Amino acid sequence: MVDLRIGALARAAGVGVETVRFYQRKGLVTQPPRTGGIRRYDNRDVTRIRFIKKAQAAGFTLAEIGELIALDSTDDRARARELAEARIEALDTKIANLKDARSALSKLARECSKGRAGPCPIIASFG
Amino acid sequence: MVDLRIGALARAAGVGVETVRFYQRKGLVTQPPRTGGIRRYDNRDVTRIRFIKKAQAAGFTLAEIGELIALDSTDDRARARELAEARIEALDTKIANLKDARSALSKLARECSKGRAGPCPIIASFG
DNA sequence: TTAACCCCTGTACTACAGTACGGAGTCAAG
DNA sequence: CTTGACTCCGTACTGTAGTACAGGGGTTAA
Repeated sequence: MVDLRIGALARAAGVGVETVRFYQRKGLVTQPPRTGGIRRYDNRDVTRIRFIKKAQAAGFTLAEIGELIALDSTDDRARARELAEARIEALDTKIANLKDARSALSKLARECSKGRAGPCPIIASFG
Repeated sequence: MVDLRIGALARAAGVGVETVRFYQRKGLVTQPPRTGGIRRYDNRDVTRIRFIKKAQAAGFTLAEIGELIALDSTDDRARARELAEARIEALDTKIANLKDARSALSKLARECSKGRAGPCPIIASFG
């Protein structure tokens, strides 16, 4: 159980000190014990922050992440599943959209290289 | 060349009136002619706004979209390609991340359904 | 003992992309 | 000729996720 102050925690988790404080205010990171006013974190807090970052990458908002964290120490499996499944669906839609966008862009890149004069049809490529 | 006022344009493009005005201020939609102070749009403006929405879905910011639009009536093919390619790369990374997130979530959904008691390991599922 | 760091709180500011609103003007129908 | 729907402009506000101070205090090493 390493003992970390906010700066070391932030470095270990790959975020800024202000971000940790911000998460604290939002209740996403629990208030740790203090010695002389100074917060003492441990490696569970590092895991927590890394989790927040991953969940964010999955498209959860901080509010939803707060709910996931609360759920983690609960046995409301149904709710956790529900959130996960809703997110999977949203993710599938998003992935499909991004793939469409990708193919529009690669069409655009192709069109903009082949001819050698005139404008390339940027707006039209996004059909 | 249908003639549309801002409300009809917004409906046709699937955005709000205030959004059209906002795009106008940003220069993303060109200032149309007016009759008695009222802006008269046509279907090219509908296309334009739809393009903005699609480009946004591809992850371009409004500032980049502004650049794309400017480029559309230019023959700077190199710059257009450059933007497209940078975006494709970003998109590939993002798609990969979303896929990872998706599999973490489906693992989570599985874990949260199989056992019948105790908490499901939400935080741990995002490993 | 003084500088260099780190920490505390609280407030304010940023970027992005809208969204809302007040007060005035326009326009077609009844 | 008034009503209702729509439009104009400008400014202000919203939400999301931070990021940046200001003004204070504690600890440590030269």
